[in-house]
Amino acid sequence: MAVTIKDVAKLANVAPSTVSRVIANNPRISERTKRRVREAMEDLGYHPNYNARSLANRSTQTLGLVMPSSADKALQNPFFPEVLRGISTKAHEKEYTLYLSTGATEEEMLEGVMGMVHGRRVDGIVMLYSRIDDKIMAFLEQQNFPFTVIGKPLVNPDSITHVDNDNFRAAKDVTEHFIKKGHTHIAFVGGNLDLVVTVDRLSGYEKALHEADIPYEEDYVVHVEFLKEGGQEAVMELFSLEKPPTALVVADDLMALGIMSKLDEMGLSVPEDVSIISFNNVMLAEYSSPPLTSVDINIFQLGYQAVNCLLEKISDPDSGNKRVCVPHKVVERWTVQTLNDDLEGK
Amino acid sequence: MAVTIKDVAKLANVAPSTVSRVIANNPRISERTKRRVREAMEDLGYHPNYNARSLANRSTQTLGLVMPSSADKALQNPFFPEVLRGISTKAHEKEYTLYLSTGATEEEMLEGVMGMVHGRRVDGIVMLYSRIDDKIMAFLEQQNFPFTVIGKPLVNPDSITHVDNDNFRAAKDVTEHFIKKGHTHIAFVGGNLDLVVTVDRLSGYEKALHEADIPYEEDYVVHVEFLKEGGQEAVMELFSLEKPPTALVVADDLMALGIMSKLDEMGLSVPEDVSIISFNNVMLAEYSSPPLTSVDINIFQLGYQAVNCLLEKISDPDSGNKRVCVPHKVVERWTVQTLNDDLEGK
DNA sequence: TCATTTATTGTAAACGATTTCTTCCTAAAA
DNA sequence: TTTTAGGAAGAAATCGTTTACAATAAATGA
Repeated sequence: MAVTIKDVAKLANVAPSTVSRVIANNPRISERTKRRVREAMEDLGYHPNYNARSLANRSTQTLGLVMPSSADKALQNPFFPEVLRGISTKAHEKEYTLYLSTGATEEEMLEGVMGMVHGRRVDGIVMLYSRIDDKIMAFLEQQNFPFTVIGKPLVNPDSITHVDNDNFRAAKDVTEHFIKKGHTHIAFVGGNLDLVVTVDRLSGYEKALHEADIPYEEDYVVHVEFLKEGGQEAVMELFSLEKPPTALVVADDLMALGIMSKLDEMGLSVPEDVSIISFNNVMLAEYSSPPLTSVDINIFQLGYQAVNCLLEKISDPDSGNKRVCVPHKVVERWTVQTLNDDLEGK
Repeated sequence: MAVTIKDVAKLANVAPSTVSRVIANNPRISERTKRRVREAMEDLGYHPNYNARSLANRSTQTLGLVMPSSADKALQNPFFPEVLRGISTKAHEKEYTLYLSTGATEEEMLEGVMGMVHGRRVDGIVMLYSRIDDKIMAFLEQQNFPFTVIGKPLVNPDSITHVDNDNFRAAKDVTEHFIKKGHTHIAFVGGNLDLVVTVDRLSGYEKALHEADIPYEEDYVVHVEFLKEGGQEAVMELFSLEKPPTALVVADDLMALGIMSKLDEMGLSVPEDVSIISFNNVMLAEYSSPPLTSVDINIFQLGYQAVNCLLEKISDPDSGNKRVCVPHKVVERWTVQTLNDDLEGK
């Protein structure tokens, strides 16, 4: 079989425990012995067995990732690769590895997570989404297992460490941007309503309208899947209204792409006929035609910070719960039309 | 601490070994005892510890995934999410979980993989790419560790289980498609030349030209990064030629998008001025404007089959090496222009 | 010189399963 | 009645580490 610590010990003429200490670079071992042991390890091509280590240690140096239960769909959105990048970068910095949960339904996902937690397969978990009334989050909380959430937990957000954008603010900014440009018929195309991000953005949108004394129109708010097909449906609904909107706040770049392609089909052009600002600013936004004005929510940082918090939480489980807010920034491109002769107050 | 097999044993008044057998549903245990033990497990909320199990078993029920060393860049391409979906689906079917390697350079990646293998962290590995002269693949081969490759290994492909498209054929098809439409100035925009997929496609392209007696023009072949920026560079090079091409075989949808956006800037339109066929047929292809004619290489299947083969290999290490070929299909959209009055021979 | 540190290494018990032997019954065969 | 076979469960070794607790020898101090 593989070479073990005992083999090394034998060759170096020391006890196994000594070898273990050499690996940990324990200062209580003399330099001379260390050298001898290291040589033996080299000679035999020794590599520690992680399972044995984890077992003895009760720590795995791996982090679990929980995707939305419909990982298949989620993965089609460039958000996830990017957040994965952030996660992976930080994890690698600290020599943690990643463990991907799989499962098609929420039920299966939960089972998987219970496996991770009870089976001590991971030291902590990053939830890549925040959904209202989520069983997995409830489970983790109840188990008091270290975890962080990307997005804002709806219930008691103060008692759960999470990293998020100020989505309320962001949506408000965007809506105000439109208003400043003279738009008054502004629609909101949001994702699934049980994602917290959606409700946050919706409130921001409402607030901006309210402050500008623009009446809130039920018909101008539509919720669809976080995918491109969704965008298409949305367009159908909105542009069959008596008074279709001139501006769209869209929850996701991909959805915006879908919308634009549908708009194109209908003979409407962006931004002449309808202006669009979407969220996420994934690479596509830059290369669509016309390039999308989009809110950069710094997806990479979301992932990076989430791991950062999680590791803190793992090393000190009693540390308080944090809330990290990653700044956003709307990057202007070519999908917004000015309707008034806006003098740019500022 | 957590509840262990011993706790269960005590409560059920049996030996630990009996509990273990109940978990494995060993027929040598009577139904009555089984029931009793199961009840005890239920009562205590017992869950087996994976590390302990792995240690005793020498099997982990997890698969390692190796991304291209520049995972950050790779992840920006929709190819990976999609292949991940395929992998994740099959893995979940067979109750395997996934382990993601991290690392920025090839050196770091290799270290990570060595860790996985020597540390017995995974039962097998899926390589998500196939690069010429890849150290990681060499290592796995030399260690005789179960692994499968997505893409075709350049050296002794017969001795390495892999799943791939017939990229030669696909590129040839595409090029012939152009030729049939009357194009003779056909350029090839490929990815990094040390990816096997690139060389395969390039040969397909060459072959088609050759068979049609169209001279192969050095200047018409350009290699760039598998990303959008790459596409832009390519355009610059190609369209500053004396006789610019009228048709482009592009190795990747994302690159094609970049190319189109650049072309747009330069006042050239697709497909009127230049026709494009790209590879991968990711979702974007459908929603770009105009929608891209693209070769669907069935990315999901690539991942799914790769895991399939890997599991076979794991359960029977001496099973021969397989080559699975996933079929491709060009899906026609709106980026190809007919130049001749092609009577469509068929 | 003898007691007491101090520096270094060894012993053996965890960690939480699996698995190979045994052992103990009970019932059938002789 | 004795022997034997077989079914059911237990004992103990094992997987490869870590680590608490000695143990030893050299060094220090009085």
